[in-house]
Amino acid sequence: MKHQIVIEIFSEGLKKLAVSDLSLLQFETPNNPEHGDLSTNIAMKLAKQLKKKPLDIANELIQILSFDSRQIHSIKAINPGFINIKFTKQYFLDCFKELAQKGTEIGRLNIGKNKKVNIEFLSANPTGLLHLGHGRNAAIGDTIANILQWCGYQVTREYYFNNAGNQMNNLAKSIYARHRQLLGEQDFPFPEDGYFGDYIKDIAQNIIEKHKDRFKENTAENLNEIRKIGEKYCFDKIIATSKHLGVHHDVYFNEDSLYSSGETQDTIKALKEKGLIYEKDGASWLSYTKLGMKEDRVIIKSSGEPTYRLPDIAYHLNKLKRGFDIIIDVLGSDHIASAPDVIRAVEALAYDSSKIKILFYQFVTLTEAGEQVKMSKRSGKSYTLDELLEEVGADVVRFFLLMRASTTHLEFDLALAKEQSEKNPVFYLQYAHARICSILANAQEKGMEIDSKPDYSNLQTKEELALIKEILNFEDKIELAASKLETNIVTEYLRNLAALFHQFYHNCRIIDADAQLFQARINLALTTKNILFNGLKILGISAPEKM
RNA sequence: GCGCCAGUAGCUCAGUUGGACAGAGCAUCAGCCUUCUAAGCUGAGGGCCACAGGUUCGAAUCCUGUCUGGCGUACCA
Repeated sequence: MKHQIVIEIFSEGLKKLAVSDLSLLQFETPNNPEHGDLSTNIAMKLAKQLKKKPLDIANELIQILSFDSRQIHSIKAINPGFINIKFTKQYFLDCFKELAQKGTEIGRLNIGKNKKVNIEFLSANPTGLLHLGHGRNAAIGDTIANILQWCGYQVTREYYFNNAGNQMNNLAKSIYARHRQLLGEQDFPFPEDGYFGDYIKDIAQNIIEKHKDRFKENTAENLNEIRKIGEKYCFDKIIATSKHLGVHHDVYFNEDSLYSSGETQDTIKALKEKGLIYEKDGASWLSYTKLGMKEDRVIIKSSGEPTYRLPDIAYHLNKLKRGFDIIIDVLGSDHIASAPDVIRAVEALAYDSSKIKILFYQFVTLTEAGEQVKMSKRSGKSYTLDELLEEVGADVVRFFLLMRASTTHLEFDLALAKEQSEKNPVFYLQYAHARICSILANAQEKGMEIDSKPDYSNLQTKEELALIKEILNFEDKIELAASKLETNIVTEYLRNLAALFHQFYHNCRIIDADAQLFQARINLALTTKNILFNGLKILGISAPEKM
């Protein structure tokens, strides 16, 4: 809650103290409830400037504040200079009443003001199947997109891929080798740095079933056909897995289009015009030292092929030219070092790099009963994302991937994920939702009508009030999640909300309360349900009505 | 070596951008179902916030150094 009235009261008071700079004025919710509902440290911050003791300033300030005692119960100054504000119960009830009226639209914001956001995530090349690391990328990207949409941004979800180059040739060679092996030459050599996963054998098997030995000859043409088949197989699987995880993209952007459109050429040209390109050892170098960085980097290899930097820079220019106000890249921590290469180059070409935000996430480790499970693509002994989704379900996978801050390593506990019981945190939220649905169904069955404008002053218990206060925080939490691009703010909030609901449920009867109280409580439950539903929807997790 | 991220209860993690006695889940122990879903609730124990300095009214949070783990340090992407 923004508590606008408090800001106004204090702004007035500070003016009377001849303090004009209001930027220091901040409020926070104390973690100790004895310190009230809201507190400010403004007196401490003004101490130096006014050359007075903080507590004296605080006392002076609260003397001249004027406020409505129907809304504010008390404003007190306390050692060493905090000012604590306590609202009346009526104030919270009024705020709640207003918020509850939003119904199923509760929590929706318009801070985005239709600004255009491009969020690029997943972006796995079609050389293999997705694993848990991709899952974290996809879950974060999709959920951040949901949050921003919910906040009124116009969001485009983009997938950037490369279906040319070394990696793809490697895929083709790997499939080719397996297919020769399957055709009877068991000792046909497998490329040393090839893809060892079982899916390569599946692709080879498919080829033989469909085409027999048509591609047996080791020709460039056949290898190209095999490459195409492999690419399609991988892409189909990737998209199917994404869908299973509840993830979709609006735009699939092929790196190759940057070459055919001439954008990579334009980029090189522009960099040359800025005097940032020079030749050395047969390669073209980008002079990052001129841009304040430590080392220059190759941008076109001596073979004539560009390094990843060129298309990456061109791609970001492309996104900027498409008119997005905010461009978000969701990247694994292994890209941290190379990201500035793109940013600096974009700046050098006089584009606004502040529009680009890079969301890095740390790696995922998969553990089972304390033991780490390998999931590398190369070893072949990997746990694919698909297998995981099959085994524990999309809701659990998504929740586990979203419940940690992106800056921390995520430990995915397979044993806990498999647990279909109260130990599993995702069920806790869903259970609260299902419980409320059940109460609503019972009330309906008994023919009880719900009055959407009840008298909330019937709500008296501490459980009711605690639940109401947390409900009032929903919009702030969504806004915070949107500004920090962190999904765990939402999961944490919903967990806490669910806990407060369960406590309310245990201490306050709803259906057998008397008529007035029933109306107030059923509306409180209904509003909680709306938030749980919207929150879970933002997370891309189902909100079951029965469990 | 250098850069980035992390180090908080036995385990997994929060910690409101510097606030007032450091929180939650799991695990452990003790309670609560003839009443709207017990996938729930109540209570207990468990901490030198890696370590050492510094900045200030005030530090888990900011600065410096040390230690530990992860990632990176390409004419791979």
